[in-house]
Amino acid sequence: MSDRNRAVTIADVAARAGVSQASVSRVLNGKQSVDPAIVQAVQAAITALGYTPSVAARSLVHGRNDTIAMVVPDLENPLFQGILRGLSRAAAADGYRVLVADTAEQVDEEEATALEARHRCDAIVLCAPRMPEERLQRLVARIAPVVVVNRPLPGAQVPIVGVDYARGIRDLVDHLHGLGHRRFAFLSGPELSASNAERLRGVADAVAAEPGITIDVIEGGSRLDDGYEAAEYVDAARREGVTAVIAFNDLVALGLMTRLRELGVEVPGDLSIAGFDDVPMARFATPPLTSMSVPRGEIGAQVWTRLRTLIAGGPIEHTVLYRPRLEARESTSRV
Amino acid sequence: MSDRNRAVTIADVAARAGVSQASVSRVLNGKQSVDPAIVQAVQAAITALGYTPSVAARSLVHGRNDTIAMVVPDLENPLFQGILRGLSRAAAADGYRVLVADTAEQVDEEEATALEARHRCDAIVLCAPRMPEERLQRLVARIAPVVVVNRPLPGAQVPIVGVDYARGIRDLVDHLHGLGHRRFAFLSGPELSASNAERLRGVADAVAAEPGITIDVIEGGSRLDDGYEAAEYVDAARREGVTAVIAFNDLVALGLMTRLRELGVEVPGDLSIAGFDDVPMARFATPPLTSMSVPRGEIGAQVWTRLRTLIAGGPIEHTVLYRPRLEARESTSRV
DNA sequence: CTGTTAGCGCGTTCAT
DNA sequence: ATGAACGCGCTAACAG
Repeated sequence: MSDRNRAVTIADVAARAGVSQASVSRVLNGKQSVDPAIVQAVQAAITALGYTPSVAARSLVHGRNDTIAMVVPDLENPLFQGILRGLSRAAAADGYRVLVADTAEQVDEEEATALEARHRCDAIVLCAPRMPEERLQRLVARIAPVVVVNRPLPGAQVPIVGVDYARGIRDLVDHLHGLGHRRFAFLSGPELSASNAERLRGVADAVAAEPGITIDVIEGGSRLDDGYEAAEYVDAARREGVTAVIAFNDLVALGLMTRLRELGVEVPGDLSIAGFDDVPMARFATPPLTSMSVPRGEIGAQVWTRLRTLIAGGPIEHTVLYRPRLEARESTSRV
Repeated sequence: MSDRNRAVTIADVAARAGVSQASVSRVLNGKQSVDPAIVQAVQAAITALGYTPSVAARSLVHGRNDTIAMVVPDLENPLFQGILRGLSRAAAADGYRVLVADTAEQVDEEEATALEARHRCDAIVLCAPRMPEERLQRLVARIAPVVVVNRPLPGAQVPIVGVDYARGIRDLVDHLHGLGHRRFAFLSGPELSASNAERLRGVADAVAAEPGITIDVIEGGSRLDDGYEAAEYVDAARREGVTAVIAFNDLVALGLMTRLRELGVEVPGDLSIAGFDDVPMARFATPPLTSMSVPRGEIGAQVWTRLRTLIAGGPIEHTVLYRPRLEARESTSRV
C-alpha cells in the first residue's frame, strides 16, 4: 500500500518544519493546542512534501482500521447489493470503508471468512441466512462487534436489522383476501434460508388467523429460473382451485409469469400473482407485479448506525425489523 | 480490528514455546530451516493460544495489505456488480481482499476517493466511465498499480479490461441487417459515459460500412425509467419508418418494451428491439429480449489477473476487450 | 506548549 | 540453526 516510491514520513515533515514528530502528530490530529507558528510551519511542510499519514502505522497503534467487512453469501442477490450500497455510503460518511467478503454460497467457509475478515477490520456485518443457529451464535460471540442482517437469532447478544417477512406475508395475504381470494399457493424459497422460514411462519399465521383460507406450499427457489420451472406445478394448483400465488421473491414471480404466459394462463385473469422485494423490474413487468417493498438502502444505513454504536462501545441496540410496504399492481386482481 | 480482549502476540507464543520471537516468525513464514523440535513446540503454542498474526503489524513491516480497492461510480449497475463479484472471488483465491469504494456518482470525488483507497490498499481497480481523459490519465499515474475497467484511455500506461462495445453494436446491427432491417434507432446512454461513446462509435462504423442503412440517435439513459420515458419518441421514429431499435442496455430496452406495450406497439411485429448486456431478465421478458452478452464475472477475473501481475512487479499487460456475444431472441424478427 | 521516550506487533539483519 | 536488537510510522505518556 501507500506510495510506490519511498513514502514521506512524519519524520520528514518534522525535520522540514524544524519541530518534533510529536508536534506534527498533534497538528495532524488536532489534539491539545499548538503554537500557531508551529501549526503554520507544519502545514507548510506537509503540503510541500505531499505527506499522507500511514494507515498501517495508525492501525498498529490504535488497534483499529476504520474499516468494516460485510460477509455475504452471494453478491448477486439484489437485497444484499442494496444493503451493501446503503451501508457503504452511510459508513463512508463517517470515514469508514467497507470490505466485501463473498463466501460464494459456501456455508462451511462462512465462519473462516468471517473470522479472517474480523481480523482485518474493526467490525462485521454478517449475512448468513443458512447458517445453523448454534454455529451462528458462537460465531457472533467471537467476531463482535457485529450486526446480523436479515435473520432472527433468539436470545442473541447482537443487534439485528432485517425485514419482517412474516408480517409482510400476512399483509400480502390480507390484501389478496380483501380481493376475494381464499385459496392460495406459496412458492417457497431456498429450504434452509432463514428468510424463507420467516415467510412460512407468515403463511402459517395467516392460515391460523383467517379460518376460511388455505395456502398450499410449492417448492420454488430464489431465482428467475426457479419460478419459470415451477410454473407447471402452479398451473396444476390453479386447476384445483388456487386463485392467487405468492412467490418467495420478485425474481421467482417474474420467472413464473413468463412461463405461465407461455402456457396460456392469464395473469391476473386466471391467476393472481404477487412477489416480494419490489425490485425495480416489478413495476415494468407485464402486468406490473404486485410486490412487498423492502427499503434495501435504508437497511444498510440502519446497519451502520447499529454498528457504529457498537464500535464506540455503546450498547447492543434492539432488533429492528422493517415492515414491507404493499405495492399493489395489476398482477393481482379481484377474483 | 483484531480481538476485543488483549490480543495474543508473537511474544506470547515465543514465551510459551520457550524460544525467541524470531524462531516463531520463521516457523510462521516457513523461511530458512528450523529445528523440527522447535517447529513442533511453536505450532503447539500457536494452537494452544489461538494466536493469529496481526495484520496491521505485517502491513507496517511489509508495506502491503493484501487488499485491493474497486472504485465504482454506482454499485447499482449490474455490470459493476458482476465484475465486483468475479474480481472478489478471483482475488480471494490468491489471498487478497477487496474493498469497495462507491463514489455515488460524484465524478468530482472520484479522484479523492481513489487516492484515499490507494493509500489503504495495494492496488486499485478503477471504474470511472465519465472522468475526462486527462484527469484520468493523471490519476492513473498517481495510483498505480491500477487496472482501468471498461473505457479506453489512449496511450495510457495502464492495463485496460473491458468490452468491445463498438464491435458489439456492429455485430448487432449486422444481425438486424440480416433480418432485413435498414432503418434503425439507437437509444443512447448517459451522455458522458465512455461506454456510450464506444457504442456510438459502433453506430457510426455500421453506417459507414453498410451504405443502405440509417441509424437515428434518440436520447435515452441507462435505467428502466429512461427506456420507459423514451417510448413516445421511439414510436414517433417508428411511424417515420424505423423498424428496429437498439437500446443502450437491457434495462432501457425492457423499460421501453413495457411502455410500447401500453401504447399498443407490437414487438417484434411492429418494431424489433434489442438490448445490451444480457442481464438475467432478458431471457424472461415478453417477448424474450435479443441482447449482446457480456461476461461480467470473467471480466472481473481478468482484471485480477492483470492486477496481480502488476503487484508482482510485472509488466503492463495489453488491453483486452471482450467481444459481446449475440443472444438472438424473439424481440427481433425479420422485417 | 513542546520535545523526548517508549512502545504497538512483526520481520529481519547480525552475531553467535 | 538460533536469539538479541533494531526499525517500520505513528501516538501516548511523561517531563520540562
